[in-house]
Amino acid sequence: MLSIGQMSRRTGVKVPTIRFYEQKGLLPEPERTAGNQRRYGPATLNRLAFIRHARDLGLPLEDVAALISLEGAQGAALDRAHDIAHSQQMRLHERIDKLKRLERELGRIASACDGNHDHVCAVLHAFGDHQTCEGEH
Amino acid sequence: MLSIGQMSRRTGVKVPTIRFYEQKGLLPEPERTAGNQRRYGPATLNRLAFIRHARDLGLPLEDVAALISLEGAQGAALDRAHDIAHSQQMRLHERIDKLKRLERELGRIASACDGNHDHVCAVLHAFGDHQTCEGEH
DNA sequence: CTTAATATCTCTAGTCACTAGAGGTTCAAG
DNA sequence: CTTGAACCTCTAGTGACTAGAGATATTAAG
Repeated sequence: MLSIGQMSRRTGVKVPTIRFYEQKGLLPEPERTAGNQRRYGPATLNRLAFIRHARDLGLPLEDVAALISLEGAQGAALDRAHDIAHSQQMRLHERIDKLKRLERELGRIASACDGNHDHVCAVLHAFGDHQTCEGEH
Repeated sequence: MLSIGQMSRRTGVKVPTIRFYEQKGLLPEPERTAGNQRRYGPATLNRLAFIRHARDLGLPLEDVAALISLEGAQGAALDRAHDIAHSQQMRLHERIDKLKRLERELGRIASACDGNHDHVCAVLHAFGDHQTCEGEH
């Protein structure tokens, strides 16, 4: 039986966040000691690790909840799990692409200022001036 | 003189967001018509485009505000603008790296399920099982 | 000039995923 | 048995908006 602090240390999820997940229904209500403190079994530890992992991968809590509800499901219902993973992968890919474009532009802006500090800095101008961007956003 | 809707159409910033920026002090309080509606001049249009652009690049509003306050600054003060652009570029680069790692892993998870729908889907397991990840996160 | 459609106004509250703090109680080690 | 860390509940705050209610303004057509 693990205390909430031990759960936190083992999964890297902060204590208030664990309580928050419980409140949101992502974790079951745990047993309590005589003094009202939470005590968790290994199943809940696993589930918390699952949530952590899925969150790290960028899934919103809603999707995590959907995935949890599929626990023990079979057959066609499992297509949902596959869909979630797949659509998240595509979302991620788009975001990466967009961020890469922005990175290039930021590099351009940052270096616009190097060397000539005497006059008006180009950074301020470059942020405002969309014309000079390479791509669109 | 532009209405708030025209400002919105020209910059792509939604109407309520423009009011929100004004409330946060990022945009000056505009003139008003006799009927209390906002009317903007070209300077505010430029500033809104600046904010939009900087936000697109991932700068938090706090940094945008800092940049705005540098308008018309000279000399050493401009190093701040450069710093902001530069540190944002580095933040961005880290995020891209992390997202790329996650993308690889998601791909692995999503494809774990392809083909064999008969039994328990691997997606559910893979999300919970950190062991099988290639990298750390 | 009137009417109708659209745009705008203020204000409050909701979103997501937490995080912080107050003020109090319980547990585990020495 | 005492102390100090960990725990409890509850409320409110974060960032960057977004949504809705209910009222008023503006604009184009007839």
